[in-house]
Amino acid sequence: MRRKSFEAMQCPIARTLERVGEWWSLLILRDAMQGVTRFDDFQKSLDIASNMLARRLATLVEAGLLEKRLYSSRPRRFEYVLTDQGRDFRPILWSLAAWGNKHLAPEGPSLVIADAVTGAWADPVLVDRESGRPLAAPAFVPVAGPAASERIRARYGLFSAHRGAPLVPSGGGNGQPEHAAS
Amino acid sequence: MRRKSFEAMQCPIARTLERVGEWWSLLILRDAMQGVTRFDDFQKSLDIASNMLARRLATLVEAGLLEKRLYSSRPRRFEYVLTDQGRDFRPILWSLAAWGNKHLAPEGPSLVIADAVTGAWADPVLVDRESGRPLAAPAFVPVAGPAASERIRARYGLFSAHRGAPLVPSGGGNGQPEHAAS
DNA sequence: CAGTATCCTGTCCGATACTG
DNA sequence: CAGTATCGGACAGGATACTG
Repeated sequence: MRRKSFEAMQCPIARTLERVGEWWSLLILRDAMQGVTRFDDFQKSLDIASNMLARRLATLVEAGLLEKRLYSSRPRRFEYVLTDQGRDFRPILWSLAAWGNKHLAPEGPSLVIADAVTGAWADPVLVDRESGRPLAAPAFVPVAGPAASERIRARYGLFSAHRGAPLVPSGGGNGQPEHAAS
Repeated sequence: MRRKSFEAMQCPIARTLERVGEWWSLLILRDAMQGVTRFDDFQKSLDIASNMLARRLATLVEAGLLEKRLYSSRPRRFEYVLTDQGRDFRPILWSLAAWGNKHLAPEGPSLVIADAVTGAWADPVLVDRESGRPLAAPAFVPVAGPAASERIRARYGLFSAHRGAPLVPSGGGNGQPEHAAS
């Protein structure tokens, strides 16, 4: 991506997109989660041009989401398996799927997350691990972390220098606009 | 995106990417969540070329994630506010942020999700709304939904025609490979 | 089966200039 | 302030051919 080098590099969202922002990358990861490991299987599953697949796989390997592993040396063959980093991407994919099911599937979902034993469909929600409370506004807000740049601090408040610090979001950037803007 | 029309259109992940797959789109949504609504504010915040911003905003409006609203008619001015659909994107953005914080921020997070009152950092996990169980493999698996195509059914098992149907994932595509592949 | 090499097209994105 | 118009570069993605 050319898009300059980027203010946004500071933002963890932007950084993540930097790694997997390409369209195919996420679909490759999706298949990898399903246990696909071989070049040919990816290609058949995705119906992607072989050169593109090679490029995306290389990118994902370089980004540390996949690991290229020799599984046969007589004819030299590699497989591509998820790293821990890659496996951690699962909730993102499932969140995307949940959103798609909710908003883009009037005919009903074509892919759901289900309990592997009972088969009951899950309803994905993002919560805080400790308290179990849903991560929704306005109860939760994004705030600048310790490594934040000036720019991010300006936009996301200044009160979270460390875990547990009290937070009064009405300070820095635009806390809860809708009125007092510009 | 040219990428043909797509087998993947069936997949809710691919469909979602179809809407917001462009790099800037997610960053625009990120800012919109923070309360940014005006063209100029987006531009300053993102440091994006104005023509690109206009295009991305138009795309997001068309996709139904943002709503273009006239807020002044003397000089004709619009603001861009999140729709419900757009607001629903929050967990995805926060999941991306969580991943970035975990894997791409050795110096510590620059953006965290915090309790708006106490300031305590949240640790985002995706769980099932009803049971509260973390949505992780292998307890949960993606399965074909009622609207699934043949292709998806082949890949994701055939046992979830309706909510609560028992699921034995070792049937259709590649249930739990690692060995019995190709 | 698992790719590499080459060429082409579309478009994302950036830069700049211009308008009410 | 809120955009539109136009231009050019870089690269994602596609098609095809070729290798061990």
